[in-house]
Amino acid sequence: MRSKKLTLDRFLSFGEEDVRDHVRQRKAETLHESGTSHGIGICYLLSVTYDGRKGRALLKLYDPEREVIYLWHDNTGHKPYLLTNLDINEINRITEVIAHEGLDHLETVTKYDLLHDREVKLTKVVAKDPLSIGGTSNSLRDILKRNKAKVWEAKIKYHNCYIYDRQLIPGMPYKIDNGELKRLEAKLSEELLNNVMELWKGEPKEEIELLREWVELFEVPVPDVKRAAVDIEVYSPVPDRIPNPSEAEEPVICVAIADNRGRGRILILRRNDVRLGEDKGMIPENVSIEFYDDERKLIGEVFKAFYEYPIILTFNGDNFDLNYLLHRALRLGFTRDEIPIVFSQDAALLRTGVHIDLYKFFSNRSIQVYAFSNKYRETTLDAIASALLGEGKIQHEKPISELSLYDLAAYCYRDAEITLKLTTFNEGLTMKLIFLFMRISKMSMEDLTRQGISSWIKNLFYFEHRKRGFLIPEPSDIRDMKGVIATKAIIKGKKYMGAIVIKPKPGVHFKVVVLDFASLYPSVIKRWNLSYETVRCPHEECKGNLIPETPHWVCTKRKGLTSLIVGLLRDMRVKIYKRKAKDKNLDKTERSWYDAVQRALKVFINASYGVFGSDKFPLYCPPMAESTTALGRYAIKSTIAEAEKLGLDVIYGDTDSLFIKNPPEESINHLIEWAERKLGIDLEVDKVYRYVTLSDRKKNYLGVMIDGTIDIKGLMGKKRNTPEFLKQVFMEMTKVLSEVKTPEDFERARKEIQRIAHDSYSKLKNRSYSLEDLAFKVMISKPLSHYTKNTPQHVKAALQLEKYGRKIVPGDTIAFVKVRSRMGVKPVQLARIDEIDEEKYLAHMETIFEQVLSALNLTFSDIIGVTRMDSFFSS
DNA sequence: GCGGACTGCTTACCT
DNA sequence: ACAGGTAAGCAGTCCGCG
Repeated sequence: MRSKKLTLDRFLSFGEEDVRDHVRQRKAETLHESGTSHGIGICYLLSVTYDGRKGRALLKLYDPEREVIYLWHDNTGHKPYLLTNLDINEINRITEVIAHEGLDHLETVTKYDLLHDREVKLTKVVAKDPLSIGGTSNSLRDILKRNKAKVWEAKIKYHNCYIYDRQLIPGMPYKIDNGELKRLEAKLSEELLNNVMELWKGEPKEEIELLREWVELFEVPVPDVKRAAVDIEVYSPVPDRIPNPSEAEEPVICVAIADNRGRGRILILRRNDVRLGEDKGMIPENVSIEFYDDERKLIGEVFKAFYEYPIILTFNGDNFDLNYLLHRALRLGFTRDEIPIVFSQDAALLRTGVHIDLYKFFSNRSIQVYAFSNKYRETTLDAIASALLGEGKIQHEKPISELSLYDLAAYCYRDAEITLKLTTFNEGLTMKLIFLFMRISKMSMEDLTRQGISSWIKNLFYFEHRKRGFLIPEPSDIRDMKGVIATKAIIKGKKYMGAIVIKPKPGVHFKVVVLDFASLYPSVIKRWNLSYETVRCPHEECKGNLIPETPHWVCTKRKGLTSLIVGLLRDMRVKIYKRKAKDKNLDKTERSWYDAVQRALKVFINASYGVFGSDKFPLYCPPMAESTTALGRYAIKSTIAEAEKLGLDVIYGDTDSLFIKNPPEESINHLIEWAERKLGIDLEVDKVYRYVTLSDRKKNYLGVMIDGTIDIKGLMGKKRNTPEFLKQVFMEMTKVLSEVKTPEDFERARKEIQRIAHDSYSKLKNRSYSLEDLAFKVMISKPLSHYTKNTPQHVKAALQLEKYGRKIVPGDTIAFVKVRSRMGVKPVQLARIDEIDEEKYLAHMETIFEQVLSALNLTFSDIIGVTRMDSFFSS
């Protein structure tokens, strides 16, 4: 087969490259071109994996000039290992270890134990392969544990261990010099360095040193990696049934490939009984359409394309597309070596390139919330693309298997196209973010795009431990010393107390200034030196340095590692990159890059406190998390006290914010200065409202900014499960409110709102809304059988759907309407318009209006002129 | 046997 | 597979009531 020729050997011809010039990329002049010009030019490190056949670490490097991936095997003799407290003599007495086939050798090493603040001598047990360390029942890790030894760093994946030990930074440029892998040092401009040093004047030396290293990660540009998105369609004899990838019984009938170099291909399998279709309709003109009679040939051609692209993008390719192609190929008689896909755990990986499953990346909560500001609410391709690109999937009436070939092609291509666009829109924001996350977390592209923020932060901290020779503690080491929790959570089932929310003063408040602490928790972690080793440190003399409202103390002798790193990330974002992202002296491309940088930092900063309160996090440290929130409460409480001393009217506040009504400017400045002086944290003006309407409900308000922008928090009209017609009504109402400038304007607004409410009310009465408009859309969060305590309405609806053969899985959204029957609800698919329970809808309408109106001193019945009871009797 | 008060479950939001 | 705090609606239970 042709594809066989294209496999590994082509990519292994590394180091025998001709002498060539180094690449000059966009902005690549910042890269220092040192050393000889032997070997290849600038290459970006995309990934580190372990090659089991060769028993060595394997790196994937991207050459931006030739647009290919190079594979490079470790040639330093690095091996997997673990650390143990037994000395070499003691280990020599354990025959199981000595006789272990995988044992390479033993050596004594010195590490720094942060928890006890002392040096320790440990034995490094070096193995020939990662499996001998851990993962089998007879691993060195388990044998040592059975012999009462303590072991450390034995659960770290080997490829990550390799990254830490060699201090590799995925996403950064490297070169191969005489067969050796070398970092390409970036030369930062004098001007930049001077600016940065000026900003960090007076900060500790170790922070400045770290800063120099980190700035580089955010100045070196990222390449526009050549990549293609792939989508496949599979025949299904039963409409709506998703074919099972591990069986791969049915043929692949269409594959679309869309790349970022302007090429598009659609590979279609001809089927006797399926017509071609009238015209090419929605297929873009420059896309080539290729017909195949033989499925095997089609798949072979797809595999060939896989080798042409350094990065393959899919949406759910791990679970479906690539998984299906792999198993289908095996079924059609391909050998494993002829297939470029290898399956490991939950991921479909490529032998030579990198496969990014964008479904996993965009499902990452931190990405969804912090990087894309919650713009998409559901993690389907259609929902994400519609929200971010303004363009969704092609809707089709008939099942996939019944579409004409052209219709199928168009549908399939669109999916590939929007999948690609998810990485190219907004000047390639997504790829920039992925590279930045790799550089910050030190993770491979494959791992990074598949794992969550907790894993990213774990990796980042492990890397920094190794850099400094610090022993990476076992979770139990931390828990044994610091499992103490002193506060009680307000919410049942939570571990410790969190933030406070100030009771809102109901009413309409004009000219409201909102002050907030710029990333409060990270600031607290920096300012009070919080870290897993510094909170409840082992020194007697630190025990007087108490955290308010807790019995915990903080170290006064040592700078905490997490305090240092979290503080630095926060400061870099606030002092450098948020400013650069808005700097008018920079051009658009540069600003967009710095915006990506500040967003990437935001993702890490926002999660940096939470992970320490999560027992799944390997550096879990409850007193550290508890101290963070305690100090957060202390900060906001003391600031409110000071504000009131200044005679300011604090009308609301939540966690890190204060809403102040009509304050004199000098008082605000005074307060900001006070926070800096007394607390050592930045308080800033976040926003100014023309007016805010508050009810007695916390986390619920509507504000109108000076420029008329509406800011709505928590109100029902905004919630995604609210029926569409109520959202519409709510939007109309808020639009009216946004036009209010003075208290007098409210009179007009009240009339407008009255009209809106009336309209909607009569439309409801006349059944002019469609079932779709009336549907509540609620997510199913777990398998239906797990709802054992009670049966919520959306589950009732889902159960009815199941009776009709629909499979319901976690993550599905159920659309249901409220009806006048025993069950009370029906899925939209099964309901009729005449059976809806309008009383229930009226009650919902009332809530929506009431939430906004109560602040205006109005009630729903004032507006509608009729109460719910009236309507009950008259209908 | 019924209704209101209550608790608990679930979802979606806020910081 | 980052945290805790809040709102809302409903399900289910308890308790009193001639």
